[in-house]
This record gives sequence, structure tokens and C-alpha cells, in this order.
Amino acid sequence: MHNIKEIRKDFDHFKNQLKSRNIDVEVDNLKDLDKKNRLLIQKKENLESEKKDISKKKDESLFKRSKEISKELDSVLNEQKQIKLDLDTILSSIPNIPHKDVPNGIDENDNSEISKSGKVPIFDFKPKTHYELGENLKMLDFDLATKTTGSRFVFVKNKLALLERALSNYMLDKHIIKNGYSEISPPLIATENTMYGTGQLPKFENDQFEIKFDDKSERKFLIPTAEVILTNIVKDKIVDFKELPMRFVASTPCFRKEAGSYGKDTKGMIRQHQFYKVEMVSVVEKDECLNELERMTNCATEILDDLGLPYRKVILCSGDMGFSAEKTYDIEVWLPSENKYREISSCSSCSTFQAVRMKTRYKNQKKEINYVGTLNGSGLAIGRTLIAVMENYQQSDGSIIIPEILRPYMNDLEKISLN
RNA sequence: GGAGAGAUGGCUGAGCGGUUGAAAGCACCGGUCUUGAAAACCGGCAAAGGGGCAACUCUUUCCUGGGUUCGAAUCCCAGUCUCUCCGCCA
Repeated sequence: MHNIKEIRKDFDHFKNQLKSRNIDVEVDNLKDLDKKNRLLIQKKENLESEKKDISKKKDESLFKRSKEISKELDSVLNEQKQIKLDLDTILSSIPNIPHKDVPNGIDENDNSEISKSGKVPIFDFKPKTHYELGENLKMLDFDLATKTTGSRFVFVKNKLALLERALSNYMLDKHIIKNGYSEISPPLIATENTMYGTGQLPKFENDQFEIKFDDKSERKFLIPTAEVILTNIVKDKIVDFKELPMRFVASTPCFRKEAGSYGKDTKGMIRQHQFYKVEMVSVVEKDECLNELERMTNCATEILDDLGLPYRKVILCSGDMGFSAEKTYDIEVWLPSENKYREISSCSSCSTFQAVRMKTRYKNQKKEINYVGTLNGSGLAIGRTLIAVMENYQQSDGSIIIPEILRPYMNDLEKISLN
């Protein structure tokens, strides 16, 4: 969310900054609401002040006036609340402003490649898709998932399940031991307010799985990414600068409705309603955001280096970035069956955008209070890493070589094959 | 699920109708002392929002939302959460 105090300084500038997002903000409306809001606040405060005076004086002859004020106050307050609500409704649906490093563009076609790494494997046979490999090995079962649960779910079995678990453990170890993240095993359910904090709500409700508790309690949702729950660790807090940076990592299932992607990636486990992901979150002083973004992105790419998977790093254009992001790098891994790179990680700096929503601030050395910066990145998406390992390490007989770095996590298994 | 207790500032914790934004302690910051540190002593220390170029000033906030009252942290109602005991249970 944007800080109205900042916007107030120059409404037109604010409007212009959002143009690259292909968003046209009705600035006049904002301006108007903001003005009305402040006028009503003044009116309210004057009344309150008068009332306070009377109660201090304890003069019975004034008590009648005090009652009148109460009534007046009631209506002013209601009006002000409504205006503030309208203002917040508009503000909470405006995405973050792209950082000036971010290339202008409409969609993914305008993203630009920054670097390429690793060797694309050359096969002397036609490489199979991960789902062909998995089904032949009898270790991926989509039909079974359809039977028990529905479309876009999968059963991962036997050695592939072990591989999945190994990937998760190896990535966690790397981030915890080498990269300085604290390990968290969080709840997978978040309240409405928590979802609001990171920007999933109110705008993207269609993508979330809501779960029914008892009718009275606050609405609850399955997390679409651990970013939600990890970032909200600092919700409603003022932390000391000495506590920063804070870095958290978790490996969790993620749940997404994938509304609006009907017919897209319907085969295989590229796009599922449920998948594992190792997620990194950083909370930093706001000027450190971009440095932290580079650091975090490196933490993600190191995993791919370790696994020997070819990838490229892409910077997202203004039109393709997520709602809360000011700058995003996508890491895309090579998938032989598709003969192209596919997203396996996305690392974003959200500047103070989420912090304003969460009310997370920090005290700097001069005791000034400012909003923190937050970042999140996948390190990495487990399901897609599994796919990438299967496809890139496949052999002509349909077996899969295990990357060496994973073998300690798999009882030194070297190869997955049928039997 | 049954029976109780509670929710106050960064933390601990007093207050239980009228200058209480809130005692005290801890933590933190500044100073004196010390070669330095510790201790001791002195002083400072909430946030949000509004107005003002500024000094400054006003309003709100003692879990949340209602209510009673001229006046509520304090009384009443509803809700949320936490703790203890019993039951059930991975």
C-alpha cells in the first residue's frame, strides 16, 4: 500500500509513476477524498477538544452542551470513517511502483534476459517430458490424484518422493547453514488480515483457497506461498535496527486456485493447485532492499549451480511484475522437453509496500521510525526443480541420474530406474 | 466440549468513574564518576493522525466492537485471544 502522506506531496507524479504498470489512477478522486478526510478530522478534533474541556471543568451548566456535541460527533465520525474507508479501498488496490531499473513493458515478452548459466544438455535421443518419465517409472500418478482429489494434483511415489524430499532438505540446509536464513516451520493457514499484509487480498481473492472454520471467526485461507506467513512474522511491529536484516526460510506446500489459467500447462506438474516450495524472506532497512535482492537472487541461483541445471536470469518488465513488487528477477530453468526455459524462482523486492500494509517499522540509529523493506524469493520451487532434474538428467532408457549434491540426502542413491 | 482466571507502553507490572498517556521496575539512550569498563548517581525515553515554514500544538490509543455517563483503562453487553484445571485426542 502506498502512503497517502507521500502521495499528497505530488499527486501527478504518483499518477505518472504508475503509468508503466498500465494503471491509470484517478488522482482527482484521491485528492478529493484526502482533502475531505482531513477536513472532517479537524472538525472531529475541535468537537472532541470542546467536550474534553467541559468534562474537566465539571460545570453542570455545560453538561447539556456536551450531550449535543456527542451527537454531532457521532455523525462527523461516521462520515469521516466512510471517507477513510473509500480512500483505503482505492489505495489498497493500487500496485507498487516499479523501481527505475525496471524496464518498461506490457507482458512477459518485454522481460529481458540478464545472464545465462550452465550447459544445455544435448541428447542423442528425443528427450521425454517429466510426466512421461514419471509415469513410465510409475512414480508420478496423475490419474490417482484425479480420482481422490481432482485435476491439477499429483501423487509422487517411491524414489521420486524421496527425490522431492531430498531437494527440500538440501535447499533448506543450504539456506540455513550457508546463507544465514533462520529455519521456520510455519502454519499453512493465514487470516484475512495476514493475506492483506502481503498483498494477496483484497485484489486476488479469486486465486486463494478459503477454508471454512466456525462461522464466527475471521476468514482463513491456505497460503499460496510461505511468503505470506513468513513476511507477516513482523506484522504490527516496530523493530530495532540492530535486529535487521531478518532472514527466514521455510519449505511448505503452497495452494493456488490458478484461476484464469485454464488450458495452460494442463499436462504434468508444472502448474498444480498444490506444490512444495522453499521460500526465503528478508526484512531489511529500506535502503538495503536492492542489495538484498541481489543477495537473495544469488542464493537461489547457487542451488541451480549446485544441481548442475542450466538456467537464465531475467528481469521482469513493469507490466509483468507482481502486485507488491518494485523489482523482480525470475530464474528460469532449462526444460529439454519444451526446449525452453521455465520459471523456477522469482525474487522480488517489495520496498516498503508490504510494510505499510502490515504496519511494520523499525527504529534507526537516530531513533527515527520508518517502514522496513521486505523481500521474498523462491529458493526454489520444489515441484519444478523435480521436473528439471528429471528431464535434464534423463537417460535413453528412461532412468534418471541423481545429481551428486543430492545423493547424501538419498542414501547415496545414484540413479532412479524402473524395478 | 465443561469450569475458572486474565488481556495495560519494548518487556514485567500497578491502577478499577474525574489533569492517568498511565506508578514502579527492567531494557534502552545521554551525562557525572573511571585509564577503560562495570557499579553508583542524575536526566531522558510510546505510537498514530491532524494543524503549522517552524518552535510548537491538538486529537486518538490501556485486546476489538458496541453501550451507560457531563466524564471510562476503570461500570455493562458482545466478540477475539491467552493461561490453569477436567474431558477428548495426533
